[in-house]
Amino acid sequence: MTDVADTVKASKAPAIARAAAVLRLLGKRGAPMGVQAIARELGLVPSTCLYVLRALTAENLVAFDPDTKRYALDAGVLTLARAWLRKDRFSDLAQPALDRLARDFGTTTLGVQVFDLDHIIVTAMSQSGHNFQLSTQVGSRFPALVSATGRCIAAFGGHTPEELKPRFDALRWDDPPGWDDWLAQVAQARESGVAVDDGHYLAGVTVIAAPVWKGGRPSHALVAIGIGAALRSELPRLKQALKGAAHTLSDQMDA
Amino acid sequence: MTDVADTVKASKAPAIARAAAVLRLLGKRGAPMGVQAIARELGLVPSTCLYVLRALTAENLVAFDPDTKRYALDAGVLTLARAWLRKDRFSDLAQPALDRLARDFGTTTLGVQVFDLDHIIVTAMSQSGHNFQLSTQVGSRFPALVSATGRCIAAFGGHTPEELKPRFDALRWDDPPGWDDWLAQVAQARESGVAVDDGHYLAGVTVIAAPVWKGGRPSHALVAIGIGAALRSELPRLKQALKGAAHTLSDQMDA
DNA sequence: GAATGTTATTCTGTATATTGAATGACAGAC
DNA sequence: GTCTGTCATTCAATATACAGAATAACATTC
Repeated sequence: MTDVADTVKASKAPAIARAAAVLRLLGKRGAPMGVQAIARELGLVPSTCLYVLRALTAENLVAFDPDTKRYALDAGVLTLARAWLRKDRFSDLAQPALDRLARDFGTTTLGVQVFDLDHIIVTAMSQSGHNFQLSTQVGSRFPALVSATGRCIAAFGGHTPEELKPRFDALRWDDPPGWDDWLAQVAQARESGVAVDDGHYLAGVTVIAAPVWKGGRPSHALVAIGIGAALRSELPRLKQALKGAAHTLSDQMDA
Repeated sequence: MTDVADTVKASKAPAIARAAAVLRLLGKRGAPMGVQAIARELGLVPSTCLYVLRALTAENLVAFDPDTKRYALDAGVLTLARAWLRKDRFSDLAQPALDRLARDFGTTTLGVQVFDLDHIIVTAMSQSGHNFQLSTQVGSRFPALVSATGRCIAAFGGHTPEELKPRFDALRWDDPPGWDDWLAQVAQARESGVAVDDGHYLAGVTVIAAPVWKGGRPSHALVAIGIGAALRSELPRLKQALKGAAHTLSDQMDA
């Protein structure tokens, strides 16, 4: 977690990198933290850390408890998130398709945004009301190469195997596929336009992902998640439907 | 909007104040903006603004479109918001009560957090499924003194009339109450423990608010919103229920 | 096609944000 | 009560982030 130092050095506005790191740390911990604890964790100088926290407090992004002298995330972050959700075209465009897919196939469906090889973020979701649903939350972050989405990104992202290998090795699966097997699955995803993870990421759970293109790059993806056994017979139809939805969405995104 | 300059000067980490201002501006606009437009709006030097934007881009808080050279909010803000929602005790504790009230009385109910005399933020919400619902969004910001919540804060916040008057004058209502009338309503809220806004803030809409106490201060409030005419007969019961829910919540918050 | 208004971006000296040590405040141990 | 560890906070020196001018890139207008 000391790559914070790198990001700070590289920037012409290091205070911002520090601030973001602090916010993320506070978010990750959940519990309120003291100045020193934060500074230690992020490799910051305590005094600098204090000034960062004070600035963030002034912006209502972190809350300060004068009694315990502890800092925690505050509700200002919500305001920003709401503003973003309001203007993000992908969420709006994807939601109807996600709802339809979730209803028709009884799966949980997600819309995700791809940032880079290290993370993707869930930005839209729909759950089928009936039967047990597999739950995630909007805003969740995942490593980009994991599960079906990972195969999508590997297939269409235009990255070299040298870039992919170390990150692939760092992933955590219930049932990790071998590198060569995985490459074969990636190749298959590239051909068919849809990627499938059959119980590797989560045992017994099948994940299907189709890329959404924007400006010639796979910037987002549609994902369907269901119990493997229950999905088996429907799988071809679901793959087709997901691919179709992703395709029309790609057209809309570039318009 | 040039109070940004003040906030910047006052801080020992001015870049953070600038960054927050940029994020808020981008959120407010919704549409992507160019470096210069942002700088002009906030009274920043273009070059500085550029560095701020680059730093924020590196943190995935703003997105940069290389073709149009425009900047917009990015999904990183969502991750922070989710982390905050996860650990905010008030939202968790309030949600069941809000759901129950919304169901029993057919109203929209909100949980809000009070920051200061200038803003409160909606952090939890429940809508009654049946009939037309009055809609707000989680993360919305309002001036603190408006509507029923405003009377709560005025009644219990321990502010002097001198502090209140100028802010009261700046409020926007559908049917603005006079200062003396308003003070009388505030006094009544103080006595009864519940504040009511009967069509002043929004014509035809009744808003009821009860304070939630934490550490001896009204830090949050529960709010119910309904069509005035439809609510009339239920009003006493609703006031009682809201007051009760706020009371038990206050106990839980301090625990 | 030259001119003029934009824009984003690079460059450099200086005001200042950051640092690391020093101070003060507090709690628990003995 | 004194000591010892940890905490937040202040302070003065300096490395550096920032303001402002200069440049480059790009439309739009004449």
